[in-house]
Amino acid sequence: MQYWLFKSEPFKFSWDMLKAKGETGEEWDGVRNYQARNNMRAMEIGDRGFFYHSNKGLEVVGIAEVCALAHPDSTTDDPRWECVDIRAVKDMPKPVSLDDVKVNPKLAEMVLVNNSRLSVQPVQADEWAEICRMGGLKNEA
DNA sequence: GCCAACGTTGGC
DNA sequence: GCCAACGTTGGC
Repeated sequence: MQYWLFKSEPFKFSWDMLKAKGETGEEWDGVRNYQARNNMRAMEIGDRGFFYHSNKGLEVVGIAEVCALAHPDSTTDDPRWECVDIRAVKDMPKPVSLDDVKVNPKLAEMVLVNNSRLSVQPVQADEWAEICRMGGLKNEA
């Protein structure tokens, strides 16, 4: 089981929109970055990821889960680009802001802090546990 | 809306 | 294979 972080601008595709898709989830399409794509290729069904709102919000708002393995991105004919499907699992009782993450020394190594432009990121198990704790999810991970 | 950081493209 | 130019992302 691996942990990830998915970034989205809420005015383009928000957490509420993902939740509205229910169990079926939604294709995480539109990614045009090799590192992000490689991360998606490495994902397995049931892997979990934080859902982060970039640009507006700047906080982890929920937890999503991979529900389809990497497949061709339906928004392009270019065979280089693939994506997974994800679905909403649960809300963060208390969203964890980027400021909270930056201030926490345990999270200093996070990709979110050090490579803020990568839109699909791996998250370490201890980072996962810490953010869940900060978000009010005591029984996660 | 600005701009720094980063990734990609394309000419050489 | 280098590197300048360009485009995009995302925090501020």
